[in-house]
Amino acid sequence: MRATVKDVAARAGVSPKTVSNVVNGLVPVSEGTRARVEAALAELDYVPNLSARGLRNGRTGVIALALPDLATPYSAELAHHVVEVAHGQGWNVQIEETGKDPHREFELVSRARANLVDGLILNPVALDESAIRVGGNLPPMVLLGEVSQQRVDQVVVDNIAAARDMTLALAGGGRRRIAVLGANGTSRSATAEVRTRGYRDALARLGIPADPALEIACDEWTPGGSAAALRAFLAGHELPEALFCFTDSLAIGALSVLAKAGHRVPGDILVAGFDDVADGQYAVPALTTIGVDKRAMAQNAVRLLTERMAERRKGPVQVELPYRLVIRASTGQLHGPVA
Amino acid sequence: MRATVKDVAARAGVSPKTVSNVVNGLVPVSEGTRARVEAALAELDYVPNLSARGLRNGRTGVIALALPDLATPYSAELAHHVVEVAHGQGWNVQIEETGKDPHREFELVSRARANLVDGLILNPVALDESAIRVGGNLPPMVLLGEVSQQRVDQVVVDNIAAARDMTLALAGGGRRRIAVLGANGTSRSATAEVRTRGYRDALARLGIPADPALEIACDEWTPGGSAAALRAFLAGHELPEALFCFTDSLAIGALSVLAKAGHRVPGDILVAGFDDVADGQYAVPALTTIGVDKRAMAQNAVRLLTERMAERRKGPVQVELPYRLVIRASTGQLHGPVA
DNA sequence: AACACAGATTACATCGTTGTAAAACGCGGT
DNA sequence: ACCGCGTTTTACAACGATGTAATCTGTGTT
Repeated sequence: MRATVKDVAARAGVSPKTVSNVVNGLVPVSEGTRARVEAALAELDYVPNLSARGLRNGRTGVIALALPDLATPYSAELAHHVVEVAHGQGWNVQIEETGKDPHREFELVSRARANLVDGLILNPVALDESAIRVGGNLPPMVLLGEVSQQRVDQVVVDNIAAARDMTLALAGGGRRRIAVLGANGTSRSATAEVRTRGYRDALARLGIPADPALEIACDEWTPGGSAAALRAFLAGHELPEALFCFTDSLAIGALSVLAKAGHRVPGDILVAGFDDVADGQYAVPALTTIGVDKRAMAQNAVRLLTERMAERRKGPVQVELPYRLVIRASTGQLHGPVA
Repeated sequence: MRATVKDVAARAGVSPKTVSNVVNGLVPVSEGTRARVEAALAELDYVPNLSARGLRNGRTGVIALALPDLATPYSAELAHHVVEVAHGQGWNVQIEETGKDPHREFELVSRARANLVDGLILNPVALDESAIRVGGNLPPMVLLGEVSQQRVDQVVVDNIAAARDMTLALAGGGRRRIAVLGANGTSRSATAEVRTRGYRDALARLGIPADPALEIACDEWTPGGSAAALRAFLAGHELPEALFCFTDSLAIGALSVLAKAGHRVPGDILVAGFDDVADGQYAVPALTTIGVDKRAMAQNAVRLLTERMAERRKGPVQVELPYRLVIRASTGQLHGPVA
């Protein structure tokens, strides 16, 4: 059986509360008793019961991180940073996968309220309104990503502007047939939506008529889904001059299909991604993409969340992180967005 | 303030215990009271306090998953499956990163008992002896991977045989200069060790003298680390006939370097990986690799762990999963291991 | 009408920790 | 010796849920 404060107290010849005081270090304890208690703690290999502690003071020391799909490199890198940052501050992280099912996001918010977690970092997919619609008291939470939502704290990146800049860059040198890969088909991903909007913005600015056929839908944001979607597209359409994939994973699938079909990148077609995941840098050819400092994202998310949990703040806060165009071989030489 | 069983009980005109009975459904409750209680539950939007429940019955419903580095595609895919399987059975998953620091593994095993966690799935790096040496009572735990360890439950894959088979396959057609990438340098990764052993076994079987120069060390198992290590190697050595990378991530870095250096794969050199991660399939060229059913791995790990937690079993159990050679374009046509 | 009996409901205690408030202690000053 | 004051330590209760065992129903039997 595990030792409790009571056992330690008995062994050290003090009261349970004194043991608690030694463990927590908030209340002063005299030198002598502290030594005795610490010896007892070590001898009995005492480990505090966090359930009891959580019950007593209402906080568990655990935060939840909810992502669509942990197997996606982007999510994985983000999770890695969040876990690292949170651990550094003494928090434990519980992972939840929302699997693109908006209903699960909703469910999570109540899970958070079950006090198993003190707060929630949510990378939403389609929760334009789902999770947030919850009535009165939301748990402390931080939204991650592109969705703009007024009622909660969030760390955002201007996806519209980023997609616009990328499209403009791809259009350099007079290219006009620019396709995107990852547009919304049957599902409604908020990410796909904003990136599509940025793409259209750019076309409008360039005076290029939007061609719906060039917005290649792909609901499954994996290399496999991407490959299938692109193969289907190529079977019925001429090769575009540039292909802007809404994530690096999609781009990696696309590169694979293009290579097998004998199209040269960037000779025959430019390819760009979004997210700047590690594998993109080592793709063949290396992938041009939109980069965001994921470590900073994690740091800000954890900071906002801890501040919120400490109730150090009233109104919701929004932190906007910069993005940057990362030009690599898959587009050849490109110049920044056209003015 | 959040509603408790007490509040619900008052509203429904019953005792707290009856509310608990309705919520848990284990003790029969009459039709009428059940309806009344359920109405009260809904009206007050009752959510059970899991800390209290955990304190009372000693279990939290959370298991920990400890991995070296979540950002690695292999770890990410594995985590994805574990989370999905565990969720399917009503468990929550807490992620821990051991960051290749064996001391953290050790710490986890002891702290597991504190961390609001009922059990632990551990993907060890170098814990040949570290974590397991712990004195008396280990928490319920399952080891994942290649390390063979007698005292705990584990899900293993015969990495020595897999590496041997891959090396033999690469040696088909009379190739003799076969290098590996990912050997142990300063760190001592158990994974690197067993895969190196399999490689050497194969060479011995083929009568090829082992050449230490062809065991390219690389302590950082990322595409970046791999690229750096391979570049350094190529600066001083002739191109080998085949390159067996100890993970797909390493192979992806290698492919990138080879492509930039103008070496054709598989024309000038065969390249193979290990793990069969999603991106490997879409690498250019697609990566030959060792595949393991990660979903099965997760299922077995969770099953062993839940059985262990339920104390349905006494002695430790070992489940061995099969692997398979996945031949893709990066090695051209290969034939199974030479007899 | 009295009684046994199964099923539903309840009071109570408990899990381990810690905040509160009260008690014990030590020590210098008169 | 006694008082007062600041510092340590203690007893007690409470956090919320639930197992245990006792109590209360209502039905069917003699």
